[in-house]
Amino acid sequence: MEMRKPSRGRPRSFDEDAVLDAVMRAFWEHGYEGTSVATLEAATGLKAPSLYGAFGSKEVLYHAALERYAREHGNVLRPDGPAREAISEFLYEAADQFSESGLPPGCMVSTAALALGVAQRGVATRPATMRSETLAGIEQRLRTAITEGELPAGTDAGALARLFGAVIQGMSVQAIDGATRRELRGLATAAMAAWPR
Amino acid sequence: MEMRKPSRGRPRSFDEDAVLDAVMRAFWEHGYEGTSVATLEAATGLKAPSLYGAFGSKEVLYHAALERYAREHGNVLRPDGPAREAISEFLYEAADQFSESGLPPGCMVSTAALALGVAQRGVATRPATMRSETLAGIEQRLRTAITEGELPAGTDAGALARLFGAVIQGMSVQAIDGATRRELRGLATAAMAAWPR
DNA sequence: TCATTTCTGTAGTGGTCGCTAAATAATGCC
DNA sequence: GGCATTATTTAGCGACCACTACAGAAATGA
Repeated sequence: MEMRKPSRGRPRSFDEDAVLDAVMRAFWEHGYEGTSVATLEAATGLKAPSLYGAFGSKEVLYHAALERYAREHGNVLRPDGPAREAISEFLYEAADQFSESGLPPGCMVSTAALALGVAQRGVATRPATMRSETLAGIEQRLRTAITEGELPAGTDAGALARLFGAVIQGMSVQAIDGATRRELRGLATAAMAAWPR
Repeated sequence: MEMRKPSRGRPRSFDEDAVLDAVMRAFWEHGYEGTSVATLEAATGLKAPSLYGAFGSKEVLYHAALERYAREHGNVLRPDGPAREAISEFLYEAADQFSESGLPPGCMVSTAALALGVAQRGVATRPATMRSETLAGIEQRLRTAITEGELPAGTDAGALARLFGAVIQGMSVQAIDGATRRELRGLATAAMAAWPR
């Protein structure tokens, strides 16, 4: 990681981690284009030059916020135990996380940067890559379950992974639209009925 | 609808329908905030005063584009026959529509206006309402299927409707991320396995 | 022909966008 | 204390935002 060298010069007047948390929430709630630097100033209490001095640009700030989101609020597929339980747990955790009070609804990655102006096209690639990595992770987990006999040999792991990924993405949309935790959990329950038997 | 009164005055130099189609595609691909009036000028070949004279503002133009999308590219649940076939057909049609070449990927409604700046908050309500109407339509169709005995009496129609809605929304996300028609159809197939038995 | 009506193009409006130069403030090193 | 270094504040940069006043152009009605 980065070294924290400077004991020389004027010290930072803010906690970089707390600032990044506020930035993350702003981007999470209003997206990349919907969050202006003025918004970030209001959310952090800092002025633009401090933000730029500490991070560099709105775009790297967004990427830093994305990484922080993945680290602090990201959901991971439990690698051990039956795949069915891992997926089920994954969906229920998503239902809970997407409806956590005190945080923006939905998922910062699942429904991020789906429509941007041409000038900001590049911003969308990182969230899109994260989504495809999630799909790939689910698919791999299902493939292992097939070779271990937990799933039938003919199971279409790719399609099933896309299904559970779509469920997560749809839960994010519906959470933003105001779905309750109870409703999202019910959705997760209904989705698990698609598990091959 | 609107009357076409004026035979007086200079006539329009453009086909309003063709212009609205171009506007719809621009908003569909780049979203509300990602589409500037300059973008719309380029997409339509018109100058701003013509657009404003014919429609009024960027926001009503967006709403007009949404209505056109629903009318021209919208997907409806077939009201007759078995509910299972209606839902299945609905999903496969979505898979095809979201991956139609020559049109922007994904659905203009399913993943629209999920993150906007505070000043544009109001723009999101119409797409959100359209999504909730779709969910309500699916749920009603499932309730009917329950009373007619096609589905078990204990079926949670609301949760199942949210599931199929989430599948549509997730297919839109994945189409935007580059999923092929074949992959989206496989997703639809996997989703139908959640149909209660 | 001429007045009226409506549309189009030019050329802007004030406001906000992301970003930064320059001055000032706060620290460590000598 | 003096100097180098780094951070913050003030003020403002050019570019773009959605939108529009105004003048000219193109139609109809008299």
